[in-house]
Amino acid sequence: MKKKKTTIKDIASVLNISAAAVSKALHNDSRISEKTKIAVRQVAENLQYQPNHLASALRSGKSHLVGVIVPRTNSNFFSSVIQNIEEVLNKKGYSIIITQSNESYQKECDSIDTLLYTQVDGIIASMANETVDLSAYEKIKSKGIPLILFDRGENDLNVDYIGIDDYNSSHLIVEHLVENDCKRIAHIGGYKRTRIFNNRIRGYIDALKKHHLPLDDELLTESGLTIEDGREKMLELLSLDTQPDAVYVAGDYAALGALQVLKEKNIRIPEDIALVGFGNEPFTDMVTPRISSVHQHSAEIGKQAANTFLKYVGQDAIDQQLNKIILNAELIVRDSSNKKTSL
Amino acid sequence: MKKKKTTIKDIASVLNISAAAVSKALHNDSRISEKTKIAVRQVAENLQYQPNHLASALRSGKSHLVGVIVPRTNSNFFSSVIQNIEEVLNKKGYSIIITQSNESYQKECDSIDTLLYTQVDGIIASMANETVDLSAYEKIKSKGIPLILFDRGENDLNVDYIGIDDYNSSHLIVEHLVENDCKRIAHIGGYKRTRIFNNRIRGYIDALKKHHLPLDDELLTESGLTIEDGREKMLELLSLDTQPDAVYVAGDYAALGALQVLKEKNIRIPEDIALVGFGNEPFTDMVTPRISSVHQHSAEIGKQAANTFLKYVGQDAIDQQLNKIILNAELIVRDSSNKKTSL
DNA sequence: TACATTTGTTTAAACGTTTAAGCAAATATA
DNA sequence: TATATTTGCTTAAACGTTTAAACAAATGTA
Repeated sequence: MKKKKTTIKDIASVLNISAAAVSKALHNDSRISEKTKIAVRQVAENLQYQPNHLASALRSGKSHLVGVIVPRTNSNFFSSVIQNIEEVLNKKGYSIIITQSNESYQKECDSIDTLLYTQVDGIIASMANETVDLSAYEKIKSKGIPLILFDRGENDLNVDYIGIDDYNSSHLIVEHLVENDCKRIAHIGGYKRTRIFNNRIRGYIDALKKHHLPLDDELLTESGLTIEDGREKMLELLSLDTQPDAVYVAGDYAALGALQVLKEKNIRIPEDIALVGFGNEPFTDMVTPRISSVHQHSAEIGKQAANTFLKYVGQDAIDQQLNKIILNAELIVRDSSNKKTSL
Repeated sequence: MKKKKTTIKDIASVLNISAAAVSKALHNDSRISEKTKIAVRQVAENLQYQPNHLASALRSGKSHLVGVIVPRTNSNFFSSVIQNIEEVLNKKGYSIIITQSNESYQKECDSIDTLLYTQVDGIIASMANETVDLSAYEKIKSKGIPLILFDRGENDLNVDYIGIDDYNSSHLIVEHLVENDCKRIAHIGGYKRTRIFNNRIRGYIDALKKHHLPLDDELLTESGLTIEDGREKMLELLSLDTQPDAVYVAGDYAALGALQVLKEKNIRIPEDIALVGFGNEPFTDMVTPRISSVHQHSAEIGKQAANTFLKYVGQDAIDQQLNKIILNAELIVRDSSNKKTSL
């Protein structure tokens, strides 16, 4: 019953050559004759030889495994990024190990330990909301393996980063709302300690200034951007003495919560209050009214992240710098903020 | 710059004992004195020793890696299953490698090869829609590593399977629709060659018979269950001489497509046509009207799949049988099919 | 006291590769 | 022809563990 696996030695003994020759033949070494190579490939085929990854990884010091850490996989953004990372890396002979932090710092640390223990050749990560202590990530760097961050990054780590221009996205949104005659624009933002949300907030503030709109403290809130957070913050905004006429939400799930509240209160969207989300999750195009949102080029981010990792392979001294690739995000205008066509 | 990793030998030489003793101490072998164990642990800590997974995996023949193959990760069902698999397995010292088949048979074969090459200790998979040829899966079995299927399975492989009772779910749905005075129930189904969809179709047919409802060929369709498929099939149903008064769609994405068409045509839901989906994707609760759907107990499926794998660890002769764990699904009734409260 | 058992360790081989170094034969160079 | 270079392979060590076998010392047994 016990299946004996064919090894390089089995092939060698069939052909009466050394195991080393077989190894080289399989790697198409120039010092092996074409005749031998053909014979080796033939026998390998016959014996259903499957190289043992562990052995070669151990010997060569390269596992050909890349760890990917994301807050969760069930958002369209992350799953699309992952899919593209995988696509690019598979072509180069790498497999990826995906772990989810569930936005928990502790789980993130565990993931990092697991990945290091598994001897991955690199780690591509998007940080958990909770994470402020960077020591776990410093540990990755200290092991000398490349660390690539995307979406949720941190300048202080001085590594490669791929993301979108959050600051500018806020400008796009505010400009769009201004064009739709909105005069009092609120922002349901993420926590300022997370860089991307901070950038969105800064962009929101600067864009308001640029358009000479009132910058009112009560119009600017921070939260974890869950559906429930969206509902709560929207209710708060509605209870103000002067309600906003537009709400820019820094995440689609929270935008959905806000939308639910508006519908429950029979507030017309976008006529009474215009709504814009962020992330372009598929459901923004499915609900009524459809929610305007920002497309983050997830596919492109995934590809760039993978390619950035590949840049480092073969390099023995990894010397990473803060190197940011910032993609332009795209505002997808839908019913929830488009007064012009909806009238 | 080059980081030299601490090995078991480094610890050994510090303490002037053999590497074997260190290994045993770290594994809490009963033949090592408590004194030595403490010393070893201390030095390991000081030198920041991280065991080399590759080496131990190679030597012991156990990689402590489990492969997971899913059609895609960006559905709530699969990502929840994965999350629970990971949770259970991590606790037992296993990491998971996730690969997506994208419903493609070719990609699935590649994934299997990659996983086998990576020397995973087991594979947990949900088959691609396209897959009919089982040889790639037979290959897994022939390597003597456990194969656990969930959701999309196949009896002929004679391995463990975890899924919900699709046949009975159809009964639940039809009964619910009958209770809501529906007399002409259509089914937008998946491809019959996929077992779960076949079961849903059989359940639909038998339930109709049971309630003495007309079983009309034109009311029963097959497709890939994408949003677009849902739209298309719904349009077909609407063009019939006698339209249905209820539509049971075997997947939520297709149900969403159907919903869009109904809304575009100003057909009242559920009064004119009641709608039920399958999978309980989060968006079913977000759209208007909210779509009734079947909750598949993804978390439970994930846990059971992981535990089923764990059952096999330590066993040297893996002898798998067709062993099905069938969970009861739950119908979540929402606006799209609930005439009673919506009136 | 003599022998058996237990305790705590060492030795050495093994897992399946890769790769540096070596070497003989074939071919090129002068 | 003598020497240098290239070609095609072999040898042997290494990667960092685990583990079977061996063994010395300590302890127990009769």
